[in-house]
Amino acid sequence: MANVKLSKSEENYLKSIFNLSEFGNKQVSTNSISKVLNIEPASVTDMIKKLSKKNLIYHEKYKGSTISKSGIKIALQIIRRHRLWEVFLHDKLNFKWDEIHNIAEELEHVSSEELIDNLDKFLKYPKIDPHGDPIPNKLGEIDFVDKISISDLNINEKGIVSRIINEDEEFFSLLKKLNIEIGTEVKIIDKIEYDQSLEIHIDNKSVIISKDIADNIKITKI
Amino acid sequence: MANVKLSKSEENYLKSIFNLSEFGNKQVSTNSISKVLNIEPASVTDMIKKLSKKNLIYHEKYKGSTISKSGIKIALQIIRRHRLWEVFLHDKLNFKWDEIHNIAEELEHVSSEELIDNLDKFLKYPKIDPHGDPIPNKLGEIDFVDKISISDLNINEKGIVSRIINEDEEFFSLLKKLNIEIGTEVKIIDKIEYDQSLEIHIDNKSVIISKDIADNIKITKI
DNA sequence: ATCTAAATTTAGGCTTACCTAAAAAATTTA
DNA sequence: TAAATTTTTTAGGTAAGCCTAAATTTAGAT
Repeated sequence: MANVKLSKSEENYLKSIFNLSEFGNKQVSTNSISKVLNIEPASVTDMIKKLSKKNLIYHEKYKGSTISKSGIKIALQIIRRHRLWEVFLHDKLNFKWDEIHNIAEELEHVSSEELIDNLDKFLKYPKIDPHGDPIPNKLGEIDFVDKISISDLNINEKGIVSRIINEDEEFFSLLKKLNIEIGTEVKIIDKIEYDQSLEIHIDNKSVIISKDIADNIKITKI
Repeated sequence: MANVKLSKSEENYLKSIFNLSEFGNKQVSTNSISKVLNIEPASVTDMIKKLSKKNLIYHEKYKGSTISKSGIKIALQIIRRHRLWEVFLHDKLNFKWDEIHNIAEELEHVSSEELIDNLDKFLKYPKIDPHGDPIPNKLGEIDFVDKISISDLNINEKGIVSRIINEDEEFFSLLKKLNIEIGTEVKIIDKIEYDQSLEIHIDNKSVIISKDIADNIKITKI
């Protein structure tokens, strides 16, 4: 199985399928891919056929797609590139942590293994990116630092924000408005039964965030 | 005239047309574009129409293309990106000077003005790239360091190699074989009337190079 | 269990950026 | 200057990656 060069589109699909699959453990629906990539389901079906033919995913008609071993391997390399570029943009070029995602989204498709290895070395082999996400090494090995979310804390417990899952522009501006970033200390004041939203303290100011928001913010308990 | 985002192909055509035009002063033939880009003339005609419609070049049927003011402006920005990435690859990631061209060829199409400006700052605003080519600044201003070529030297004169014009892989390996790089001292031993090839000394060893090769190696006279 | 709604696929179309073959224009040569 | 050659353009075609509309399959509600 020669390591065929993938197009930018193919790489983006593969990355999304991998992310939706929870490390290859779950079948991924055509609709969910359509949603994260903002591409019509019919087009997704086209690409699924293409990736299946290359044995990067397995597809069962009308059921969903599963990413293959070789698909996972490639996806991890794309994620590695993305996160290394994010470290570069943040640490070396002084971009803010909420400005780096879109640029890294382009840089990750520049395909030179030597480039990435040299970049890795230049950055001193970082383990996590500026959003707190772990960076796979050259072999695709990755630290599973899947921390607990804000919503897993009980009332009066505290945590330090360590990782932001959702990388959408809107989510970043929301966090900015809430004064939340990596390293911010949060304390749970109340859990609202009705919709499971949470009242939390940030800088001693009280705000209420939805369960969905809380789920997207991983923390280290303190 | 809004600054419309160009595709990778459009950028490559524009850059080539600019390079062939000698800073916008010469009309460029369809065939010459075809040759440097390795794309059939018929396809070049297609793209010429596209770029003309965007007023980046002017085209006179069966005569040739001239790059416009706004075309030059964009071409200089693409060249700026290319050369800044080359400096980064060479100075920071420790790539050899003959390995950087192809990677920079991809990186130059990542379109973020802020990225390039921050990269420029990170690299301390370099004036030349590792091949000795001048780097346009943010405004497109560029030092005209168009030095003389080896072939302009007379017998017994010496020079320091300052700039390599041809950036093809083969040309680099030829230079490697000849032990020529930026900074190498060369001395003219003889000029051969027959085909204007030159006998030169490098590290006190004598070699004969064709006029074409000599023209592609710029030097500073010493 | 059937009927409906949602998810998925198929069919047919479009644009970009390329191609080949053939026609047209310009240039060179005799 | 007319014929031959070269250059350029036109015409028609292809693959990738998207689209919409319609058909098909699956899942959910009653």
